[in-house]
Amino acid sequence: MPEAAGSHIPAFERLNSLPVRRSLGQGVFENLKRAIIEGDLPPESRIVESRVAEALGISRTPVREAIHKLEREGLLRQGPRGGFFVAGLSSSDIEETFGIRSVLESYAARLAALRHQEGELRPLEEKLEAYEKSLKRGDLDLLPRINTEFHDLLYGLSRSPRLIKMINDLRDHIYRFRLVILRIEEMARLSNRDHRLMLKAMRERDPDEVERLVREHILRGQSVVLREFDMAGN
Amino acid sequence: MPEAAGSHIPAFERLNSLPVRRSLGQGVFENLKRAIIEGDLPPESRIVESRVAEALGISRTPVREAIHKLEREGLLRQGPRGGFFVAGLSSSDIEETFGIRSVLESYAARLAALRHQEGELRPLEEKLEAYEKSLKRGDLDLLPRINTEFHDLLYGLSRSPRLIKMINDLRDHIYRFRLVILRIEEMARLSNRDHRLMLKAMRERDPDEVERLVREHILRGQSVVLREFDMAGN
DNA sequence: GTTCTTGATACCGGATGCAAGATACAGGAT
DNA sequence: ATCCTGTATCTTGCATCCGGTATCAAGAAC
Repeated sequence: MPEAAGSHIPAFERLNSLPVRRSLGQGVFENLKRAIIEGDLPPESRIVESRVAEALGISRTPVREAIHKLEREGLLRQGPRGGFFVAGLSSSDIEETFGIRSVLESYAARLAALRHQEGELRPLEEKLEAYEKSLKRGDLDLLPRINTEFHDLLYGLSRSPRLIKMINDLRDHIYRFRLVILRIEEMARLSNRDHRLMLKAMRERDPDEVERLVREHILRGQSVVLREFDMAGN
Repeated sequence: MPEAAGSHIPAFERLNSLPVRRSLGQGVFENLKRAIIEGDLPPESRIVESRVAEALGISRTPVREAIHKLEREGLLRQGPRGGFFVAGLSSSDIEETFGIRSVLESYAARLAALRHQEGELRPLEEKLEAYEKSLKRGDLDLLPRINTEFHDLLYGLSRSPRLIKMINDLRDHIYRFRLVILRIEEMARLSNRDHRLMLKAMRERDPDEVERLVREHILRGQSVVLREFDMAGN
């Protein structure tokens, strides 16, 4: 909400910049989630309520909330003797997740091709230009972020919020592994070519072509990640 | 541990048949979930921790656990002023969910066609025969259950547990609405024909055909449900 | 020396207590 | 009559407490 209700009343303007009143539990949830998907909490490491609570200077209650939510989301598993652990990913987990992404995201792209409206492709073009600029400069670190934003914009045009949420949840699970794809400059260039082709097919409203492009785009990512993963001795 | 420590000591044998020690919170979660997806708790009705706790004769703590998990799962939403409500479904929610199901389940079926092994189609055949027997008898009430079991068996052959879980979660969301499909005898017969064709294509390991059949099968369900839903004045 | 028992400790699930914010309502001012 | 406002109640979020169980280690029994 960029234009909040009272934003034009000078005396109250500052109130809008106050931190949003979020529950402690929600904060813990988001923090833990970030820590897990970014790899700060390595797989198989144990999560102990009281430790987390103590570290954050709060009670166990909100920590429990967060842990249970993360368990439902599949980022934590409870060991056979109780106790929660960060869920690790096997090679087949990764393969499975990329496979599911390939059908969900290609479907979202198909819907986007059918449903996008006048002018909505402009932000995609801009993102693409930003990507190419970074690529030319050798700023490979920026690419994952821009890449994700491009795909978010694309899927956003599907106007299917549940689908988008599912896609995002899946991406969170394998966030760490997606990073390696664009660190290979050859892949970064291939990605860019794919994006150009997607945009072209979007303009021509060719759902079959867009669907095919996204599917192959993701499956290429899958093979890169699996190769890296297996080489790392997993 | 299928062979518990004292299972051969007669005096303690009965202890092993005690209900599996499940956490209260998990039980509440499952109960509430059932109540929601079966419509016992109508959409938009408010869920109050203390009420639920009192009704079940337990404290608020496990109820909170359950509520928060249900919220993450999308079956509850919190109102703007706090407080939890049963999430209602709009026409577009239903449309969206069936669309996502069509791609996920057809993908699962494709994998099943590629991966099933010797003799694994037998349970599917039996389920199909049970379905036809009930259909001939006019036992329409039995059909949804048998139908679900058939699809579960089919997708199980995909050997993709995450995919299966996602499919089940989606089905839970629209459980109430799926019921109407098979109450129409014409649809029940069409369904049966679809299942026969799927089984045939599975035997021939024709993934494209299986995928196509499942997709159209689900989209037909979608149109039936949407028609009923809109007629009911939603 | 090996195994069994037993006690200490850590941790989780559940219950309860308490405070802050929201809601509803009643009474009073305009 | 309508709108404001103050109060009582309800509900949630967080903290704390309690009991049960699993883990581990040290000591006892064989």
